Amino acid sequence: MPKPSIELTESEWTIIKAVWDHEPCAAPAIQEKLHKQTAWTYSTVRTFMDRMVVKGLLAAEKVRNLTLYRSVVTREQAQRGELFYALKHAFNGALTPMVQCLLDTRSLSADELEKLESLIKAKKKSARK
Amino acid sequence: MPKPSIELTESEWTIIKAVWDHEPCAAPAIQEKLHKQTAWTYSTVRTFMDRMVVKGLLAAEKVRNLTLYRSVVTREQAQRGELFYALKHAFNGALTPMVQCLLDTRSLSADELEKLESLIKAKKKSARK
DNA sequence: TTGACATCTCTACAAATGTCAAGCAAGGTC
DNA sequence: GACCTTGCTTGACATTTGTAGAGATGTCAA
Repeated sequence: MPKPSIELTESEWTIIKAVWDHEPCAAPAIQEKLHKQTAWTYSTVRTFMDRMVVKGLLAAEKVRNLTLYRSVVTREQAQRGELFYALKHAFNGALTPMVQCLLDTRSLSADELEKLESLIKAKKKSARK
Repeated sequence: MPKPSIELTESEWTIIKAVWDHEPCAAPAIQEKLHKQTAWTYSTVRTFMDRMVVKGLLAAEKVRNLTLYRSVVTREQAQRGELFYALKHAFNGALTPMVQCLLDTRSLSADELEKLESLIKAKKKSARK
């Protein structure tokens, strides 16, 4: 069965995004990559990654003296998890208000609006079938 | 200045939603209201609420032997906070993919799609001005 | 073989979060 | 006045999250 629902902390997002971009990869590479952004030491990064393995977010494989990590959940799964968390808690599962809120808050370019509209049109078409 | 960005834990969401619905209200009422859902004891609810006061999410006022709570952040603020958290972390701030994901995952009724479309149309109109 | 590096392992600790029990205070009741 | 009820206060403890140092170990070059 698919994972029930994936939730990531802020730090975990940071890590997993880096992993997705470099997969498979070792901890030192990730820490170096993130160092500018986060100033985390190797130990910190490593702890996060190992904990994420325990949680089933990453997988680790030993190669010689190196531990290679790769993601177990896809970007899409994680995105969905996050989105549903918001949908469920903040909007009680109601989609329209959520989109409403999105539109209200960010000033979208005409371009973006156009894109959204065509997304919906496409969806309608495929639904109607 | 407005709060920088509001983030709530799952428990905090549970509490604040109950508060919004009953504002102003006392802790015993909230715990009773939530008891079915959560099975939290009075102590637990009370602890959450008091911590939320410290964080500036709720305000407390003493009336006789009763403590009345009310929300400091509005539903809209909290919704926005949650949504932006997702937008920022899961979608790197890109709105279109976020909506895409929404559309892809949930099967929307024709009705909902209709509604979304008109939301966007309205937005376009007001933007064009 | 002896360093010099790169990497790993282990351990620790503080803060935040989730959970609650036990005892205390004040108001109404018989 | 003794008691029950209702709500409050305090303190506690486990778990998760954020953060990291110190020392062990493996690898390769000179």
